[in-house]
Amino acid sequence: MGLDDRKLAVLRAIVEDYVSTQEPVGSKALVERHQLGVSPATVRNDMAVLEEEGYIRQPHTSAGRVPTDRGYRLFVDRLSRVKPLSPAERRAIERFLVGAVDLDDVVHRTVRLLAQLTRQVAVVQYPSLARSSVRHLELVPISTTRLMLVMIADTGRVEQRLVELPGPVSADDVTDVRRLVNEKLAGARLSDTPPLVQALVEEAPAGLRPMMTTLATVLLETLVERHEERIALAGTANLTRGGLLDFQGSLRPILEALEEEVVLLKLIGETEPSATRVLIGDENEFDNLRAASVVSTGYGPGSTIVGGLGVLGPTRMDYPGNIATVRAVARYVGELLAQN
Amino acid sequence: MGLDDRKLAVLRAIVEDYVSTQEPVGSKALVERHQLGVSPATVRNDMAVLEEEGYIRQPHTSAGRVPTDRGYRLFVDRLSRVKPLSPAERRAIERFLVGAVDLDDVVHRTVRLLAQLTRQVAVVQYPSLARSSVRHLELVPISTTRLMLVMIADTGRVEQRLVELPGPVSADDVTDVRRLVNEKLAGARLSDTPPLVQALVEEAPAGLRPMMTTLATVLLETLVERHEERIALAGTANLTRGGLLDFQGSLRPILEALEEEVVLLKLIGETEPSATRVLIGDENEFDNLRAASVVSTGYGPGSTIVGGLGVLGPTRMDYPGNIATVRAVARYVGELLAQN
DNA sequence: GACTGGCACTCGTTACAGTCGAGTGCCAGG
DNA sequence: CCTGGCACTCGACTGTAACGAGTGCCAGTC
Repeated sequence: MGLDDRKLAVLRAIVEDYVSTQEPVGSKALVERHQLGVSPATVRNDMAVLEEEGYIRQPHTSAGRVPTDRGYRLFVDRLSRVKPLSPAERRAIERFLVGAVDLDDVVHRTVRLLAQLTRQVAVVQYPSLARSSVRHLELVPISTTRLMLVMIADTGRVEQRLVELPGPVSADDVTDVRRLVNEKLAGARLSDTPPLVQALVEEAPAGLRPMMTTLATVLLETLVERHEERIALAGTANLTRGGLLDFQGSLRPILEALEEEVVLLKLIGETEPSATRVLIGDENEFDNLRAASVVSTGYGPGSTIVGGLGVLGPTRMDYPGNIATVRAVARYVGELLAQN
Repeated sequence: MGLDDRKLAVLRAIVEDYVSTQEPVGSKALVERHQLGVSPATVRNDMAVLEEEGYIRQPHTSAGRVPTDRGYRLFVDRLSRVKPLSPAERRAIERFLVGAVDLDDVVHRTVRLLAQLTRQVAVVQYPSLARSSVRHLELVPISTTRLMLVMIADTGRVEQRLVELPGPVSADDVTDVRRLVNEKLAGARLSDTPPLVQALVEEAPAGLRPMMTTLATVLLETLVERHEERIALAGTANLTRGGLLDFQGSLRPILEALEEEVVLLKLIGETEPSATRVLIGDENEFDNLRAASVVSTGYGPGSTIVGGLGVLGPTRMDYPGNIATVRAVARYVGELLAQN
């Protein structure tokens, strides 16, 4: 592992040049564009070592070098500083997010903002229900045998679902059930609700039992089991920048992956290490995305994390810039959520 | 305009062959694959006329012919019968839509189904608020100065919005306002609400006036002015079929257009003529989509129309098949909605 | 021992020429 | 009006050659 400082500098130069020009970079061009203080021949020797170690490779014998996924990894971990945002970018973020009126609105604005700033595909997860608490449950009678169940979470998320009752119920019954349900569930974390819901059914007065049973089923189904997570996406048109050189010529697998919510959630949803996460090329678990990189982080009010957001693009992306932007946007969104 | 029957048959044959093979079709291949009863030379003469009239063209001098947008238009209008769906397709539709539990669920299933059946990009508009009526308005107190306003439309759509009140209100006040608002607005078409909301403010008891004023602002803003329309999209990966031959090599403009809700609404939202609408290539008003065609139709319970749905693909698409599928799906969705 | 200049070599790119063949337009004849 | 025949066009493909960016290696220098 004889990677002295100069070799690392060479790798950094290669990554930077390749990211900006999108062309394999040769030894001569390198010494011209960076002050390395040595001759091309020396650089070539260093390159040979870097290639042997698997950090760069040659697309074909007589071409320049290109970073490998491993090379990008080293670059991200040890050779790059997170770029501070320009004042213009900061202003853009504020201008974009101020005036959001709604959680939906916040999420949509955020995802478009991210796509625009990074010029990549942006993904934002709605605040996860699993990490939210129930603020209020509302039952709205639609007819005598139908209710609309509306759940409002502390994160601002609102989920609703139609409930088909086994038999007709009176307005008073609905009022009673509403009270019981809220007494039991308000304030509880969504992930803690199943036993509480169970208790509700058991403790319900006999007259309300059938209604409560149906309601319990729907509650568990909607809030815990079912899709539960939502995702917003923007900037897919950015995939076509870099004229088909990225993504080895086919957007197909990428577009397919982006249509799968499950995939996106796996990519940006795992927020245990609250730090920014970077997945480069084949570090990714999905074959469809082995030509892509993902920069993601968690966001939430204060220091808690309620969801993830990030960007996806070619492995040849501006990591320092994208990391900075993703972090900054996540912080702003967190502040915005904290205000509610 | 000497387009006798045989020339029309030739045009039809050209369209069909080109759609299925994706290659310019020559006179010899035509007579072999279709029983035209004449020789290639005759077909060539017909082709010359068709080209002169602008229905077909030659990509380059020594190649076969390809339909123009105008040719597709004639084909759609006069030369094609809507293909009846296969039993398998009918079953697929039913299987897919049965079990939908929610309006959201219906829309998502529908859009995926459409994308899958047609192998194109599918677009489904949520039931338009403008064409819906208010079923119920619910006010959920979040704190003493905050309400969650939830509107449930007869189409099943649910919209919510946080309302920041000018001052604290009591639970009784909320109950009163809820009653007043529902008395006035329940059953009204959304498009008729502005004067009613105005009246609400004027008729409100003095004590409730400030709260009602704020509420009125939010109501008008959310339900009438603001984004109001929602769209679901699926199948963008289908754009990559036909390996970049369609769309003259770049998906860029298409993907950009698909990100603009306004554009999509214009495409599938105008449902005045309740019949199926077909927009071919440059008939389309958006430059970005001049290489694409759109097949769309309205849907709704019974004979009313509450929204639009459709598919978008290359001009070289299977029009009869897509028209049939779009219509069938719209009908099934309409039936589904009618059940609520 | 590390760096450098020089040099032979590799191999993709480009240009050019030649062939092939699908497809056409036109014309004379049935 | 249709048909067979024929000359023509022109893109697609193939093969060859020249070019040049970039490399690896080696001998020489500090």
